[in-house]
Amino acid sequence: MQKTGQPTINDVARIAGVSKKTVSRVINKSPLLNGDTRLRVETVIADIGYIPNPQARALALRRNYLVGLVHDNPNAQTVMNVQRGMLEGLQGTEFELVVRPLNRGAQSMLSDLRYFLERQRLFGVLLMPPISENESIVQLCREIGCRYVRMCSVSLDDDAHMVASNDREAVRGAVAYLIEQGHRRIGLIAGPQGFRSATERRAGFEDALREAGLPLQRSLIAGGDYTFESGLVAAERLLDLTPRPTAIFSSSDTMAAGVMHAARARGLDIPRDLSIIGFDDTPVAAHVWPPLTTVRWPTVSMGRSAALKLISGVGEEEELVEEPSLFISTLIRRGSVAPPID
Amino acid sequence: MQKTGQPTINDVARIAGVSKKTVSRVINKSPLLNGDTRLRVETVIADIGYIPNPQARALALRRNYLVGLVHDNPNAQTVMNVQRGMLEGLQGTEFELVVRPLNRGAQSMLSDLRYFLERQRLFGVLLMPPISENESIVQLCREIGCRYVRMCSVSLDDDAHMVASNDREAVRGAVAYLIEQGHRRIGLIAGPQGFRSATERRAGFEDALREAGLPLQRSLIAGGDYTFESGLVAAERLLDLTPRPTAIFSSSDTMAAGVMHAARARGLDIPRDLSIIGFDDTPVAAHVWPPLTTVRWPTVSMGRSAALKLISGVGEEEELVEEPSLFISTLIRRGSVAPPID
DNA sequence: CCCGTACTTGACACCGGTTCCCCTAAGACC
DNA sequence: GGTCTTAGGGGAACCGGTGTCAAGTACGGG
Repeated sequence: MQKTGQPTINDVARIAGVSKKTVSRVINKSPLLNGDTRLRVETVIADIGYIPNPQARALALRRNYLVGLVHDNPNAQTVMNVQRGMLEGLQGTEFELVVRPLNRGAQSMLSDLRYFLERQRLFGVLLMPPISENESIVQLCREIGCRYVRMCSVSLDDDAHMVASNDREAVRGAVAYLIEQGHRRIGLIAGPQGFRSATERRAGFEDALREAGLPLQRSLIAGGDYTFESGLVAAERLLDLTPRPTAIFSSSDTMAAGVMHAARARGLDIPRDLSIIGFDDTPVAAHVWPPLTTVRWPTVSMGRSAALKLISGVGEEEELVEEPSLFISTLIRRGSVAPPID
Repeated sequence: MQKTGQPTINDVARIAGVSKKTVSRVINKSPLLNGDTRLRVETVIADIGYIPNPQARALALRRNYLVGLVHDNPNAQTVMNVQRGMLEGLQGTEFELVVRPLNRGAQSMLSDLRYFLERQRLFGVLLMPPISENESIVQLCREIGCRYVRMCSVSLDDDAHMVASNDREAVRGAVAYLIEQGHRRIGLIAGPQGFRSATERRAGFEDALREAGLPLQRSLIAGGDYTFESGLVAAERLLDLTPRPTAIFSSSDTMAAGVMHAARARGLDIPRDLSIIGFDDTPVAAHVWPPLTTVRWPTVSMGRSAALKLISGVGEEEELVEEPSLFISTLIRRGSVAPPID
């Protein structure tokens, strides 16, 4: 009778001898239902292998069981980690994940996103940096009534809408470690202008110097944009200085790899002649030589937590575990740091 | 009147003074329509900013404007590249991308996938390796009537359902290059058992030796599973051999990074004491030191082409550009190969 | 024994599109 | 001028779920 082999709610209702509505109640675990009827319907559902049609439900509910990951982040590994975390969080639920990259800085970004959110009627979205810092996007989500969680290097919102990491403190600790090792001339390769993560990490760097009573020299600070090439170029500038810095903190691992290349091109040995610390702990950090000491940014956990926050309160029976909102980035000590040989 | 601000097809019909059906015809570009009416309806659509509801359409059509990427591939960068390619291909269409990772080798993989495909009524899916080699999954797609394209290291199917790369030939060329440089004892780090890519790449390796009239020594072939650690372990075994191989072809970049670590731990200089070629050309290849000579696997292009194949024939007016089905992997010469110093 | 109450359940309309089938009017043909 | 053909467009049902509201049932209290 059905063109598609898929049984529908009508089939279940007919076979079980109840109304559609009753079947609907069973599916949605409505409490006001006779245990007897429920059992009968459940049996039929299991028997014929009925699966509710998500499109029909989305239409009736005016809401989709779809969670989105929206980003304009160029770091594939980071995006992938967050995505993996979200998928872990969504595991076992009826939610699916949709990924939506946006063109960084495009004029049409906001309208693209609006179109996407309105069309798909997403249940919720995770806003990844740097897009998460864009207040007008948050405003858009509120206006449309789409749940959102922002991922950021510092808390910008209330806990229900944030998964934040403690970048500033983490970087402070990393740089303090360099100072502890005896370094006094420490270079910074900062992230791009206008990025919250860049600001926070830079602030952490400055905190550490201040704490140690070290002067803050502008010449020791170079700008990058988180890419390998920018790290290489920035490092060349720092390594041209006299006296040369004995250590460099790079605001991303990828840039740190660029620093390594710049150092090698000058015949410098790492870590003997130059200590390096990165940020992110993407796989490249463990794969370069020497293995990079870096700050682990817990992107997978943040993605998982964000996903759980987004869908919290849906399966009502399950206890609402309070998801953490602050994630601690920790220093991973590998082989790229040593005391200076001054 | 509407609870949500979204205008519906009814609003358009009412304002334009036509029936729903006529509006539907305009949206779907039906040819049997008076140019006058069409214009009027189009004006109203533009005026009130009407966007057809994809859920309603999916329900009526029994088909979703959703394209899936299904994989059980552990290499984040590769997945990300394919995903990026697909998004490029889907750019400007009304299709969205859904990503669905599957647990490698899980007992429930097939039923998980069936559940996913039936529920979401995907328009089509791209099957990434190694999952694409699983015939029962292809069978499932056919049975459900879900379009599919397989991505693989060799063509297993007709062109409409494949994007294939020429791994065997590419590896043959890479190894021939090593031989040309003077290498005679060349080690292979193969991929995991049962993977088509592993088989193809190994076959290419053997082709090159045979062509050059070099003996095929089993001791020079070590097994890996594409991970860094497995590459490191496999390389240790090869480097323990006497005489030591002067070059190693690794079936993945990540394993090649492991090879580099193993070589360094023995005080070997790359490329003076050991030449290395990898496969994939993921970012790590360019970031390690020395930059890794590797085979570029055109994953982004493959993803784009696959997406276009999946949705081909939908927007009927646009000319059907024939998408390529075979992608050529090319050798990228960087700094990890040199003549042996024998 | 009657009635109010709480608990179950069903009928029906609706979400926003699409398809099937039919009607109407204009033009073609004899 | 009448009939046939054809194109344009409308009505109603349908896709498969959900909300609202009211009806039916069992139970306890007065």
